[in-house]
Amino acid sequence: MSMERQDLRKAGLKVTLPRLKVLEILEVSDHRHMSAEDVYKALLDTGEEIGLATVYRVLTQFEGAGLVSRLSIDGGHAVFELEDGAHHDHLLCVKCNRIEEFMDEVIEERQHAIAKEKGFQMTEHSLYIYGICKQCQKDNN
Amino acid sequence: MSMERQDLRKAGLKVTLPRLKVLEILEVSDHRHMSAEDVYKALLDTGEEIGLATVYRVLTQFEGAGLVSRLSIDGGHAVFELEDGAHHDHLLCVKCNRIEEFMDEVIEERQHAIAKEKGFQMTEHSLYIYGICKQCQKDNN
DNA sequence: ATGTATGCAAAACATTTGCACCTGG
DNA sequence: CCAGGTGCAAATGTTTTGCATACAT
Repeated sequence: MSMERQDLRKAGLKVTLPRLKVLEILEVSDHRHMSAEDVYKALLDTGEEIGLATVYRVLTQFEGAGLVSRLSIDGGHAVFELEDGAHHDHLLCVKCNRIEEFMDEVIEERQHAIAKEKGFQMTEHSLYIYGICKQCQKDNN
Repeated sequence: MSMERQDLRKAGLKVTLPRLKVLEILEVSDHRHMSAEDVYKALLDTGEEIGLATVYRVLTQFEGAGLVSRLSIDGGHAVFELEDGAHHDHLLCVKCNRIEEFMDEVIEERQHAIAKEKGFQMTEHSLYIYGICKQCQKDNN
């Protein structure tokens, strides 16, 4: 019994082929961050006949179950990543769309302090740093 | 000659009625943060016959001209605010959608430091803190 | 068996665009 | 006058949904 099956059961989700396959794609893909469309294409590449609507549904369920996190890049385009339990924020390359992760305790603390100052009971936060990655600076593209 | 006319000319934009009206709405509205739809409805309320497509075009031009900034809230919904030259980030109430602003030097510095560490030439960043505002905690809604 | 999940096509949503007409300078 | 701006409707891109069928337990 593979780990993935247990993950799904634990999440209260029936173990179905589309769910297993989507999970597998997320695990084996070279890219840690994938859009629903990316996952859909990857499934087609492996010969799976799974509808795009199902990919969206499955990813949304996975998000609810805490198996993946959804990032909202520049308004109107979401990408998903396998949840590893460790909170982190993202750096995005505006040229090649590479996504890197980071975590900074100082920023985390300041955010809590600011919410408190403003009388907000903080629920979450989203931080994206945009820039040109090392590779793209070198390639000058 | 009103201030708004000069703003538009300085931005290289012809002074047209739709542009003046949109700018006026942004200036006189109770809400500092408005979506294109909000602006459109406010225009209708004042009896102006301006198309939604034009509102989008005008707001996008204003953004390009530096007259307004566009915020991308939770992926797939943009709001605009008059640009006042002072950079700031946002706190959003998940209950009542109130938007508050803040600016934290420590966070700004850390972001630059992180980009540098990762070899990124930082172009911009977006930071949103979500939570429940003081009023909504009191009202318990 | 039976309640869920899936596939497909259509709907929804925010935003953009093509094009004929109108307007500001 | 004429480049640029506008209104309308249609197109866009992403995500969601309705419904009949298929599947997991």
